[in-house]
Amino acid sequence: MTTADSHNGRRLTARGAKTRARIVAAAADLMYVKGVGTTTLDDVLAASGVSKSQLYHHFDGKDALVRAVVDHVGERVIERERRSLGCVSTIRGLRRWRNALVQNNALQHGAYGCALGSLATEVSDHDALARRALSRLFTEWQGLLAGVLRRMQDRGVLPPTASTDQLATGLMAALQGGYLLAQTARDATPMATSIDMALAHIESLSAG
Amino acid sequence: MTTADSHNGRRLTARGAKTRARIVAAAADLMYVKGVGTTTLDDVLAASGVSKSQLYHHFDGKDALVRAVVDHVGERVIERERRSLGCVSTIRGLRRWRNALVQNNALQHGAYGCALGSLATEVSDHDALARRALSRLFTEWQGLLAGVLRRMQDRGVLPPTASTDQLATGLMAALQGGYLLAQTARDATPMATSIDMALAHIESLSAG
DNA sequence: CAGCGACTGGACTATTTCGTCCTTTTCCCA
DNA sequence: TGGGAAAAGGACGAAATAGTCCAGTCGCTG
Repeated sequence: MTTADSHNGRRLTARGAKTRARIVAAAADLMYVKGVGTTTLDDVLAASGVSKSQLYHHFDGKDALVRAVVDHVGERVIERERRSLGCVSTIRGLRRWRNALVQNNALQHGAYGCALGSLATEVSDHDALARRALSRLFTEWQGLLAGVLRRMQDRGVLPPTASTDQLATGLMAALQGGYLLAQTARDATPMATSIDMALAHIESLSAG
Repeated sequence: MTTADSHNGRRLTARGAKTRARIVAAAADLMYVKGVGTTTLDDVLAASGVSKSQLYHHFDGKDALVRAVVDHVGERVIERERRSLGCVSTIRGLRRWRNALVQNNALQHGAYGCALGSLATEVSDHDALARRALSRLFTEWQGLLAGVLRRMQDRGVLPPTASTDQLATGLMAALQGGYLLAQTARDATPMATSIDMALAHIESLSAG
């Protein structure tokens, strides 16, 4: 957690923390749907039902809010992926992981893309701090995938010569690129196709 | 070309076309570096050295300008890729194509990502027309990749059972996902890794 | 070469949006 | 239970940004 209890060493009551969380949650939802740039502070206030002074009480400005949003959705995504991937050690398990993501994406017909990926493209070239946070989050997410591949290695289903880190990078890129194509096509199919290709490659290493 | 000679069926002289092109080129450059949302019309005017009335003379508003930018960078990218991929029919050729893209991305340390991909995430959920144009462009780009794979099939270096369309989708997703990771990490390495994995998979099909 | 329409310049308005300020209410703790 | 600090509400100002308007210039075409 990069953001401390409050933004200026102020004391924070339970009520204040709740309000702060409500602001961040509303901002995260809006920025996911509308994009970071087109989401105004007034939008966030209306959606969260708090007033402007509260927002500036908890955050120094929009940039600080965006960084809090990055932390928030990052935590959510990592937690979800940890649950999905934490104990997986088979190709079948990766396939189930794939199915969950694809089905979820198909529900919204590919719209909005990956919560973390969309944030990354919108923010990376504009806010160095947020970019570094996102970079760490992607690294952590890739680490979870690499963990799966290492466990597959330990089970002997993947040869020890395979570079699990590089495979994890490729799998993550396939996922993110798939999200992007699905978002543009408004159809989850290309995302399914791209992950399938990455998984097929991993599987082909097993057979070898 | 979706945009006709002018935006309202008006006649267009050589001078007018030149001004229009200058506006679009400046807007494309700015939006690539600063992002679509944070690029203001005043920015475009200052960079292109034209006045506001000229912009509104040639475009109905910012949305129309963005669509023109999409067409413009789309045309540039497709033309570049057509030159790069049009005659490729070997794995070695694909590797050269990869090297050019990676080196170019490394020059800017991963920043800004893919000109088309960044545009796509920023615009897809906000402007249906622009989204469809981008979707068509990605399809065309993928078609060029599929063409390479088909020629490889014709040469017998790729088995006829391989689905060239699906492989092209996977390769495009690896490229776009790689751009995204590189942009977030400010390092072209993950992009190289992800394309390499996709190419390795294609190559492994040849060996089979 | 004359006239009409495309083209250009820049001032002007309306609106949005960020950020500030001050008052009132609520909550914690002695 | 009362004092003080945090929290909440909302009006207000300043700046940026989209979009309008009109007067003047340039260039094609009859």
